[in-house]
Amino acid sequence: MREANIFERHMRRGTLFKPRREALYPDYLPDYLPHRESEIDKLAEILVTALRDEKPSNILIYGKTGTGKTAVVRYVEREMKRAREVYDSSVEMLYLNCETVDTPYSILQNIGNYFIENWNEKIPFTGWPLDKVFSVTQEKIDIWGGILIIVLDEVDKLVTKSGDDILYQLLLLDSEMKNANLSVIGISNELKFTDLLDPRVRSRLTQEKLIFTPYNAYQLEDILQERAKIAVKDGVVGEDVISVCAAIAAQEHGDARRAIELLRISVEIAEREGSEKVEIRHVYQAKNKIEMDCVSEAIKTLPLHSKILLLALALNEEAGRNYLTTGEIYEIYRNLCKRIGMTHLTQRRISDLISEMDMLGLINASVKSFGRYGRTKVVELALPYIEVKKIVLQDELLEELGNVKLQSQRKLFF
DNA sequence: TGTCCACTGGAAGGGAGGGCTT
DNA sequence: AAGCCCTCCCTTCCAGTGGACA
Repeated sequence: MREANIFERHMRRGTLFKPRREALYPDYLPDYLPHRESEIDKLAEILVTALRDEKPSNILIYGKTGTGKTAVVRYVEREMKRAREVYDSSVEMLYLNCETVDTPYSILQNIGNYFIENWNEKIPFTGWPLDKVFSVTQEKIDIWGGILIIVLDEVDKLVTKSGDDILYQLLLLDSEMKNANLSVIGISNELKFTDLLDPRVRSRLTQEKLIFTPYNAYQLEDILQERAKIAVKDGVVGEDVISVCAAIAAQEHGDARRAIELLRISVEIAEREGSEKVEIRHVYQAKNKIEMDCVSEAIKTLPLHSKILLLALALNEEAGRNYLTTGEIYEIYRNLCKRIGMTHLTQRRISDLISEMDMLGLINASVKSFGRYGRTKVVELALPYIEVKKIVLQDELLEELGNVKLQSQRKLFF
């Protein structure tokens, strides 16, 4: 029987999610954050001075990915906005993610524009001298005259990219204002990034430090229970499934984001299969899917020359050999470049690309000496060659290499 | 013990591209 | 618009190296 439309069969299958499936997405902010009560309290203790219209200390928050840093800060931000109505204080919290807002100009521009309502007066994306953006921003905050708390998420990325200039400017902005005050909350994955800061900036930025430790498996279970209750229909996810998700994420340094993602994808796989319940095998399928997606994304975003190197290694394994030396890879690589009419890079550069891919975990490279026959890197793929070849050949420019085989160590066969 | 291979990996610098500044 | 500056990607040059072999 012909279906009414292409969606009908899938609609009939129904869903395992409740309408609020967003509770299993990374940017969801729940009403309750299990096992972060003390961190929330500590932050509230520091920031409460803002509700009394006094400037709170600057804070630096450390912790690995998925330890709830951003969630806690956003949670406190939401509570702060509620509380300021009660106590009638003029405090603003402005959240900026330094992954996207990553230059001194864009940070000052974002802050300034937050206080400029008229569209004609807004500071443009580019074009103004930095000191003009600085003075306009300063003027606007000062006219407003309250306590401004700037949250710089992933501040380590900002510092490694543009140095500590902007942090210095923010501290300067605070000291040059007459009516308003400005505090900074920096959030960082990297404990060591303060080494890059000027000592004066470091001491002022880290007046208060908060360290978020990774969640253990039991804590992750509680978090997953909480989210599953909101997002998934009752009885779909059993305790065993939650335990496995938590255990897997706990092994990978207690990343709650990963645990939640794992649960969501497990439910999606079960749903697509038409299953009424999530089973443990769905979790392992989800784990494989996430890992493969991750690797495939890493390979797809590689520069073209690195992809050709991976192809050289894949062809080598396909021909039954398991490793290559730098010189051998370089020969195959040059032949592949010639084949697609591309100019090849120097061996020195290739040596660096090999080291980069080694760091990414896509290949294993180690320096080995063959005595009289020289000293070189020995390289092999860290992943199944069939997968690597498939992903690499998805690149439009490399498609035509699909039928290439390796004849001998260095000769290609078409 | 010295030689020598096949690189490794540091240093310096070129040039393209993009953003800031005037 | 033009100049300046920075970053990224890459090349060129070269001293240094572990260990088999004579």
